[in-house]
Amino acid sequence: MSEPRRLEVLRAIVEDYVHSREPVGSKALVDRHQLGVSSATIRNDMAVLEEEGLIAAPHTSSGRIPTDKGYRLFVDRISEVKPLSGPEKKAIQTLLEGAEDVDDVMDRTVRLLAQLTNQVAVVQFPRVGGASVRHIEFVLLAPQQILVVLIATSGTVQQRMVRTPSDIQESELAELKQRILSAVSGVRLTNLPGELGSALAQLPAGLRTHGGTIVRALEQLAGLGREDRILLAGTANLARSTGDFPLSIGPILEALEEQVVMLRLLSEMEYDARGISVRIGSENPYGGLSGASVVATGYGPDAGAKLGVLGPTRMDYPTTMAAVRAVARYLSRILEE
Amino acid sequence: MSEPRRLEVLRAIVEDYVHSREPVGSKALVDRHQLGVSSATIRNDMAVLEEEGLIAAPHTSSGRIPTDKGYRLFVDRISEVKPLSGPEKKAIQTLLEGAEDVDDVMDRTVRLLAQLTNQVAVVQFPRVGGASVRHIEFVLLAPQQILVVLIATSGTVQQRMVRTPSDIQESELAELKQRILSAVSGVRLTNLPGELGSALAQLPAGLRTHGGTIVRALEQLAGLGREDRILLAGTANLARSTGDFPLSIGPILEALEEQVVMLRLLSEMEYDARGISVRIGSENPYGGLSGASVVATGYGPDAGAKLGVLGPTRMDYPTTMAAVRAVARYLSRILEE
DNA sequence: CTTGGCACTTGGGTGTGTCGAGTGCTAACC
DNA sequence: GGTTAGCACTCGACACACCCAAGTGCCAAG
Repeated sequence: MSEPRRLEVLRAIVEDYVHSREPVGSKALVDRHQLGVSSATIRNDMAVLEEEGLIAAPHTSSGRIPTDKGYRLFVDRISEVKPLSGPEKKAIQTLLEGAEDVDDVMDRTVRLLAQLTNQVAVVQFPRVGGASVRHIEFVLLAPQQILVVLIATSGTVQQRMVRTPSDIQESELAELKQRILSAVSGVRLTNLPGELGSALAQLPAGLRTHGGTIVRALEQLAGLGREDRILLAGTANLARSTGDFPLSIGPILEALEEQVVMLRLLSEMEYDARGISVRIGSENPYGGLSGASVVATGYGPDAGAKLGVLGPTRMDYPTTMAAVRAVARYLSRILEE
Repeated sequence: MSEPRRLEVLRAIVEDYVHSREPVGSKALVDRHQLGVSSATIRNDMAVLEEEGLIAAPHTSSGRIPTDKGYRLFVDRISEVKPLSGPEKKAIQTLLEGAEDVDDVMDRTVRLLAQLTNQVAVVQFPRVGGASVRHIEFVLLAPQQILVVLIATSGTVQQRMVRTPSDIQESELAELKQRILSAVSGVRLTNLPGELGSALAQLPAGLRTHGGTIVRALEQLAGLGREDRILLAGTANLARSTGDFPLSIGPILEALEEQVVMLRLLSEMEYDARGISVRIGSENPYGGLSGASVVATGYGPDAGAKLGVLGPTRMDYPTTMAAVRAVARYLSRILEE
């Protein structure tokens, strides 16, 4: 009863089950795969696999299906990431290159990923991320109304309208801009609140009032910037695979709609050396997502931003992983330009 | 066989069916409603209603369910919009008043509407609408890179980064801003491209090159502003009512995801004098939405923007209509400030 | 360790019978 | 004419029995 063959059996079970969505038995296994042994031997192997908690039988006497643990082993040790086909690669490239601006790139990416994997695609979109301050601008719209604009090195822009308690002159505003800009230019957004605080303290008393109002707006913008956005596509793919989900798809839709949940999910995944991360079924922290798997990876500079797909536990991991990885790579490349 | 009573019967059928989701028979009807006649009479009425295409029997000998035409009659002539309960009104008000900015108001609105109706809420969000130019700003980020910002009177801000073919000086940029701003200040966004064109023609030759680049960016921003956005919430509510939808919910999710489809849907609805519009089942233009109903109304100035909910044909129209109307009113009021 | 054989389990499909809700119709009634 | 009671009829839903195929577990032999 060799260990390598047992793994081979597990692989065959996973592949067949993913393909047929039906419990797979020993007989069918020897028919479809050249294992070189008889069904009885397979049965012995399966018994061991079941003892190890890698597969399970839904009913006393039916075929076996992989458990979450089984999928985990499959993903970690057995499967090979399938390279995408040439045309697929080509399609990704041309589609993404046709984008007009960053927003458009993201939009196209998420749709592409959904279509490629036939699953729900999620792209975390860090509006400014760990970028730093490139420029700030104050625009006097009315005597007591200022538009505060914060531009990050990542190319994203945040703006906010503020009201001042009293009238403010163009000249005063220009001086404020001068002073604040020199204090925070190049500062990382995460450090911005601190730097703004000391900059405010060094302002002459006359500028303190309006300066405080503006500084507060800037702080909020920096905070907002860290509030990443989530793009979704392909939720309809969930409906197609009804039955794959033990419960209804309701809780999953709920989770998808809550950006906070998805952000936490993506950020909490453990990205290994290969950079691609898989959460299988009950491994997911949020209860509504047991029965679902998430395949994600980082993209962009430092792979700090995440993208991925969500689908049934019974998912074609190799293909999905390949698609996610490929899209992330092309996206990173596009964003570099 | 009086006409008023037949309508009463239809109303009773609709109400019972909406409440129980089961075909309703003559006996049950006389039990639950004080109609003052026997079940046999009701049967006669039902036969007429069926002949008129207002109700139908799923199987030869089962209770009746309303047809789309039946719902239509119900909505148009029978039902009364139920006023919301006091606490509900209060909840709407406090929730919406707590919002921080326009984006936040919209976000809260759509969630609120979804929760209130237990259905999918849709809010069309005109980013600038028919607003006009309040201010423009050009920020020199690098010798060949300019950030173009367009601020509309509606308070929304669009920005875009452009590259110039050659270096540009701060002074040149300031002059451009001066000239272009004076030409387009107060111009409606829809007329912006035209005004920009003549402004460009009047520029001195030296400014023409860079001016052209910037003007093109502004034109795009104005166009972008007209591209309305769609906010969604409560898609999980679709899953709860599986079985209400003849097919799967897949096509509906697809339609919801396609902003273009939803925009057309909302804009094409016929808003009558009451301002509230209902599309029932097969009345929906897009095939995937037969089996679903849409209740929508306008909000904001001129009721030009739309919001509404989407749910199963078997929906509590009076309550839903009341919720949609109430939310639209409160939202309009908030936006006026 | 592998294999063939065999007894055993069980879910799913099918056929039958019963039950109840509901209809349509007719004849009587107001 | 409209309304009612009564009655035969129709189905869908449910329960039950049954069988079949697929599959397992185990044992003894190779």
